[in-house]
Amino acid sequence: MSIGPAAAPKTRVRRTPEAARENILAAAEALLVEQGPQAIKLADVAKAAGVVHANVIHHFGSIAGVETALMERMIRQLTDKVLVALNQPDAVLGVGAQALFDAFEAKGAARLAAWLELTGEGARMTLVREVVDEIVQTRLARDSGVDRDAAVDFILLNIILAVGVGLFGPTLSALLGRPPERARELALELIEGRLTGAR
Amino acid sequence: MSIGPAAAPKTRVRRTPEAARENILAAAEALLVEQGPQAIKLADVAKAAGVVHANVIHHFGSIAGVETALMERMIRQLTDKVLVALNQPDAVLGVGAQALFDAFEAKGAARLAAWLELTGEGARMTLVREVVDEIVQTRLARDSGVDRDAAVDFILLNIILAVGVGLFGPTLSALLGRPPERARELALELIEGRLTGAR
DNA sequence: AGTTGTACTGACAAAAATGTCAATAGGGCC
DNA sequence: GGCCCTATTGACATTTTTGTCAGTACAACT
Repeated sequence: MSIGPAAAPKTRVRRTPEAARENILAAAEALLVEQGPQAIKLADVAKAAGVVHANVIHHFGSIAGVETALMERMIRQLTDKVLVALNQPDAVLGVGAQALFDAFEAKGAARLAAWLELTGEGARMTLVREVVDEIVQTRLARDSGVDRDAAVDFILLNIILAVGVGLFGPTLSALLGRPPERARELALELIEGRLTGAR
Repeated sequence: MSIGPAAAPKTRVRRTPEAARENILAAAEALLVEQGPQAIKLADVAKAAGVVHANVIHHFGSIAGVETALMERMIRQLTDKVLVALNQPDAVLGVGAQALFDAFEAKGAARLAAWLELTGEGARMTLVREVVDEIVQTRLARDSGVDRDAAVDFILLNIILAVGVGLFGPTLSALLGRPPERARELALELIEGRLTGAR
């Protein structure tokens, strides 16, 4: 069909292996967050990343490889975020709870959790456990008045509520005729209320 | 390979269309709850239902047909459950909240919600909205002291917390070294605390 | 410039999942 | 009994998704 001069030599983007993996995982993450786990197909991830699907296989071996790498990456990002927020020297209990809530309420984090739970990979969140342990340790060392179990209980509730809001907050709020941020506001009130010793 | 007498005439189970659909949807629901949305494949649903996959197509037209029928069925079951629990004449506000919480905390309901949200079908929960509206109406008629928005706010929080517990309660509790029911207990305490006018 | 390692690609192959169709058989009805 | 309707099935066909492989092009090193 083509007549003109010889086809131009094809120019390629050549990344370092790390950059290539990063690029692909970022594309996969976007798909996960925007369209759900079902959308993580070889061809779609490749197209979103701007490469050919054989290239995805080259870097991850298989689609399952992409999935587990993505899980690990997102879990690491989440724990990093939590640790950074909590290690700020002025992080008193209340502020720390906010940070924890914020981290888990983020859309990506919430959907990661749902993904892990629905696919039976919930055990993969061990890293989160370590972070929580670290938080508790810090708290106990700083403020000897708190009981360890109570602290863990509080964090447990905090995380569940945060993920619930991150997952369903906007949709459910809208469904019930309230502004999209309403669920978040209410949840924070609830957390703070409990914190300030409401009972 | 076989030698003996001629093969026995194949006996079939022949159901009414309604029973056949019901049978298939029940199998699909079990798959959804136990293995997640990814497990809803034509062949797997058929095997679990004890029929051939062509039969599934016959009754639902396509796999997408099975999915939407399952969504509708589960939503209907959920709303029915809520309504029944709430229409008991002695359902005061506290008991009603318990019933609401229980309905949404059930594993199937929680996973249904996650499924709908992740696949972008969150809008399908309109039926839930109608139920909530009905609840609010009833409440307002019975107890003129409550403000409509406050009631909706409370229900919103209640549902999100319940679904969060239903989805992540057992896994997260175990992950943090607590008994599997711990998250549920804490959440109920929280709900009750708010109910009894903690703030 | 030549050599080398490997990220990258296109084309092909295999597997998995979905859908089509003619034929079979169960159950109600005459 | 014979007839009709259709739920059910097995075999085939199509589409989607995943994976293989030989060759190409980019960058680093000599």
